[in-house]
Amino acid sequence: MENITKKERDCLITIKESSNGPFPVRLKDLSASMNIKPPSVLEILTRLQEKGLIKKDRGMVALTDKGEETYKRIVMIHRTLEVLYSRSGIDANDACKKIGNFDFLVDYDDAKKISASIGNPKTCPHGKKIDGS
Amino acid sequence: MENITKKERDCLITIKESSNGPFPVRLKDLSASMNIKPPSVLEILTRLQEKGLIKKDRGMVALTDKGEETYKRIVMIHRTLEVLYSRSGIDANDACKKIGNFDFLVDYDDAKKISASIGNPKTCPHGKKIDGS
DNA sequence: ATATTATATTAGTATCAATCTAACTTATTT
DNA sequence: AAATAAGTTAGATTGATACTAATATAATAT
Repeated sequence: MENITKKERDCLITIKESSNGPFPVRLKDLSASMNIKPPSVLEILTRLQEKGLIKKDRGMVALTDKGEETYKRIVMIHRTLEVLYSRSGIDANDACKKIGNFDFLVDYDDAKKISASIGNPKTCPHGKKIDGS
Repeated sequence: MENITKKERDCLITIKESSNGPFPVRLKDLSASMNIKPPSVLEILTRLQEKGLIKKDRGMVALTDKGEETYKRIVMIHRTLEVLYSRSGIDANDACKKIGNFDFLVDYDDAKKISASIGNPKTCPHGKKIDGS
């Protein structure tokens, strides 16, 4: 697993989260969602592509298998930490924001062990599924 | 609390940990400990100084009060997470290395809440004190 | 106190990440 | 085909991290 940066992480997640449903994600959508200008998005996309995490097809951006896997892992880590935070009395929305600053730096296997030690929670505090694959 | 980078974090910790006892830390010591050349250390030191975390006196480097506070917080966060990792079955030395990659991004108050939720552990897996001030 | 040696600093360069504007190209849609 | 929208290239900037080579400043030994 290659290292990614915070912005690459955000971009990966935005791509995935924007492509629920039949609408393909385009550069300008990412630009709008991420609040950065198209050339800046393109720059991030280029690095993501070099890392084999996304692919482009006539302006449409999608995750590769590897990108999907990376996405899934980040989300699993993120939600597991959300549970941990939440159970410690930290507000779920606060937790979400803060955890996003470092979830991509946390080791997946470590997150799995932490998850196991807190009883393999099935959902995050917002009720979203935690995939324990 | 200002944001710091990983290298600034490492430098801060190296300064503190090298200045146990009567020997002041010098640029060349940091250069040796951190495995980076003196001008590169100086660069990091300059930023730390701009952030008010260190001060220099004829080649001697020391933490300011603010730097001490930042150091203490990072260490508290670090050790609390080490306990968490350790209790999840992760090897203490592995944990230490990995946690160092993101401990400086974790909110101190959140760490305090997490600490409380796991019983305010008094020591890290290596036996070092966790300061709960 | 001077010469030597060690240390610190400056100057200049490089890379990577993140960002922008302006210009240009390629699609899409009238 | 003309107009509009979207994507891309080019060029610049900033911040962080590094380096080498040169210079300046201390510290030490003679």
